[in-house]
Amino acid sequence: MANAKYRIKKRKDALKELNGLVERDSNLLIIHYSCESFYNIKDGRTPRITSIAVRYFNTGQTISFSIHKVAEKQGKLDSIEDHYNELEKSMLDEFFQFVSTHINYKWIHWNMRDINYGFEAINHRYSVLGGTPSMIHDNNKYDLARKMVDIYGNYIKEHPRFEKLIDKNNITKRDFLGGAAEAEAFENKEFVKLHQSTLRKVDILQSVVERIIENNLKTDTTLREIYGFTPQGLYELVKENWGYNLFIFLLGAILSGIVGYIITLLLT
DNA sequence: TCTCAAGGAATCTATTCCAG
DNA sequence: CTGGAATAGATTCCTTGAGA
Repeated sequence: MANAKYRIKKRKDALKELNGLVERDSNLLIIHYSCESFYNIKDGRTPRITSIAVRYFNTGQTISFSIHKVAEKQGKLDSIEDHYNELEKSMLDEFFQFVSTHINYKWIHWNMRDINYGFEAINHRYSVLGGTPSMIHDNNKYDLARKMVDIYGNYIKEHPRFEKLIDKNNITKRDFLGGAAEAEAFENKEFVKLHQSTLRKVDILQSVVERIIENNLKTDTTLREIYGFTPQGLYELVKENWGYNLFIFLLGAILSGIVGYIITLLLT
């Protein structure tokens, strides 16, 4: 375990960064997406993107892109599986059109970090289908799952963490599907379910962010694990949780009490 | 001044983790 | 179920200090 000082610094940095994002929330987006299962693809191609949801942090308005929505527009709802490639391509066309007009926004995401699952995967998929992806600069991406480790350490002991975190915080799970269930929904062509699950997740991500900012997110890490049992840790603990002013006030009250007591002793 | 022990630091390896 | 990255655990290495 790295030393306490370093951990406190990481926590502070991550919180500061997140606060900064939320302060400029007119420029802030939350993104999540669903795709086919990562394994179990027979012909070696990368998993299809099935739906993407993007939520404006300040207004809560959510834009979404999904295969079945595109199919509906093009009148192909009953023959989706015959047109996967072109439908997926049209959906990504719409998505990247959106990206190019929001290239300077900040994007909060959950573990979308590599070619397996993440921005890289979406870009790759679009290239495969013949598109040219607009790249979001890495500086504009904020991986909430990773930053939460900086802030809380091992914030949930049980797995899957995302789902357990939701349970622990009593955030509503209507329409929510676990990862395996989402992949299964795609197999069964339950695109609407899939889409709603993605929408719900983006919703949940916003709640989580807000709770972190308000310092009332419930996690499995104890105060001691977060701050460590060191003078600086205790100082941060008091400062963040009960307010520095209250601490100083109480300290003053105790000291004046002691002084008063000594004076009465001397006078009697 | 040399040797050896102890402990902190650095490096190497094993395990966990995460999205659908 | 994947795959790589990050973390935790294990091991080695190096420095420092004390004693002969």
